[in-house]
Amino acid sequence: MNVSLRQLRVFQAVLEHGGFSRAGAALGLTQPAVSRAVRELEQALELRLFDRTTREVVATAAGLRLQGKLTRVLDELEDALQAARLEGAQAHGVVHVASSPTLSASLMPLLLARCRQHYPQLRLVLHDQVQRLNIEAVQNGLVDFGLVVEPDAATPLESEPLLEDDFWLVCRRDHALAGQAAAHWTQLSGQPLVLLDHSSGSRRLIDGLLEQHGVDCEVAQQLGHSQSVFRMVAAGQGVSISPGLAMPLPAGSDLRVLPLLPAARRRIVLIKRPHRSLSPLAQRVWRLALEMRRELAQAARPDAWGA
Amino acid sequence: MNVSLRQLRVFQAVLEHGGFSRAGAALGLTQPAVSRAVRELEQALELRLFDRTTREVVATAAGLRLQGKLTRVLDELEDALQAARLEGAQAHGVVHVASSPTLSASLMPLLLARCRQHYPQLRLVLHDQVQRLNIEAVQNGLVDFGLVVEPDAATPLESEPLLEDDFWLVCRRDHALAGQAAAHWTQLSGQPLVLLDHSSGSRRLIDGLLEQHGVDCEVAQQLGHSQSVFRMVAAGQGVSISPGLAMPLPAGSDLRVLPLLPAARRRIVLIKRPHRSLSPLAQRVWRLALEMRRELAQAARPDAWGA
DNA sequence: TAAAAATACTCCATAGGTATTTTAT
DNA sequence: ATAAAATACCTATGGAGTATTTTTA
Repeated sequence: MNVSLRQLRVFQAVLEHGGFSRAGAALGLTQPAVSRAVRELEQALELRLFDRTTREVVATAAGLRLQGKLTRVLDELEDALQAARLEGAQAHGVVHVASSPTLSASLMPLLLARCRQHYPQLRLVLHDQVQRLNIEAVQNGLVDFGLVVEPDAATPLESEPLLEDDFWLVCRRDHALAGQAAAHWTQLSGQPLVLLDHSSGSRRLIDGLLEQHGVDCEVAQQLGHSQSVFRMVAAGQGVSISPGLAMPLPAGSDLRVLPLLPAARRRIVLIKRPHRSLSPLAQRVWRLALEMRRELAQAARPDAWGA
Repeated sequence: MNVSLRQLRVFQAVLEHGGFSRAGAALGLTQPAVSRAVRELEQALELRLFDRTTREVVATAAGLRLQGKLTRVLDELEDALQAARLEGAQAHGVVHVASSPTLSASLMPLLLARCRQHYPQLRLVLHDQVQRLNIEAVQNGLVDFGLVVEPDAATPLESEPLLEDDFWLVCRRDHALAGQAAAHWTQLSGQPLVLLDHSSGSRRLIDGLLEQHGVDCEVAQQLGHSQSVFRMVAAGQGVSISPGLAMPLPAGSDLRVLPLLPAARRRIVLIKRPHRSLSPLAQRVWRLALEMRRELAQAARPDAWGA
């Protein structure tokens, strides 16, 4: 059964226009091309479809019967393909993005705003939850993609770096280190620390950095949210190490932020299921985020906005 | 929209078999061919249909949606084409044949019997009517084809000779000419004739022959049916000129049949609309009639069956 | 490391075009 | 005589094959 869509479309055009030359003109083909297509179709079906003289082309009974069924089916086929094609082009629908709390507060508002500008028809649903749940949501396909702290390399995910976010020292203005332009990691030894707990993706990195620099100190408090951490520091419970994106500090709190040396940072990445393509719509949002890289990086610079 | 059926079938096969190699095997294609077909389809739709690793091929959401619509539509298309194809091959249905009275009585029974043998599923409807109506029925497409005395060459019809049917002289056994082995046309001069009327296709020919041979005689009687003619001859109303196919003579009638010299004959032909194809079924009957030529010719030889 | 898809290339079949012939009105 | 389809022939594109490379579990 070697019938092609091309042949069927030619067949229809001949019926519609009542002639091979006219049908050809309508299709952008020459008369011999039409002639051949019809002949091939007739041979494939072992059935004469047209009775043709040089003056007129008349469909046979069989041709008319075929035409009846064909128009409907071919129209449906066109619709199905058109629907598929539009799916790739259309700009409305829903995209689900998982994002860690700090990022939901700092980066996502920027992305959402931009998204609204570019794709007003697109609804972006934010899944604001902790690192582990974000990763699971991505892996299970519950969300289109995630915006998280770079996970362990062993995690089966595909990730795309978005920006780097430095760690800063946060302390009270009356703290011993507050006067310095910058603080060295070793200077943290002996200082009571107030940190985010392990539900945060950064905590793992901070633990690693402290160990790496041989810092010997105790975690006096650990909390789920950065703002709580800052309050604790303001209340004199110790100093904190915080990524830039977790700022700004609570208004009116008497805290200082200083660079840590040597500089250390976490990577913020977009993640998605490995070897799974994003929906066309999700792709747009993903790309939009990447295009915003420079702009987003600004949000991670407390020194730039003078805190 | 340059999508081919081929590509869609490949797409379906990949979904069904869950792999390019397997799909290829099922379709009788190689893996690279499948790979290419899928890629082409994806490019045509500007849409990713499969997420593929070397270990597994998974349809994307868009792919699955397309699949849903496609299976139904493609099945319908196959059905439509299959129905068309079968139409050319199937052996049941109705064929309408117009036939002149003499032929309905002589040739058609033979054709009908043979038809029943070869195509028991086929119903052959006989339209037994006079020449003019037969021709009109064919021209108007009321019947598939006709079996008639060869009409005037100017008649817009396509005809195929089937057999030739000699004219014979029919007279009473006690008639002056009855003793001869054959009769010459000129010997008919002065004889009262009993002939078929002009509703018969042969009458025109007989008139022509009489004039051609300069026969000077009167038509004593003209009738619509051959059997009536023979009765008239038996009743002594005159002699008759009759084609072989109009025989046999009525049983028990004391008539003789002798050849006319020089031999004259009418041609029995199959006729159909010019430049119109026969339905596949009608074609079979038409061809069957042509295959029976020799056999049918026997029915036109009263000498052979010794009347 | 093995199994499967992607890629590179080569070849042939098919589709389309131009030029010409045939045919019906 | 004209208009349209059929035919012949040529070219270019595309589809399929083999061989090879890449990739992931």
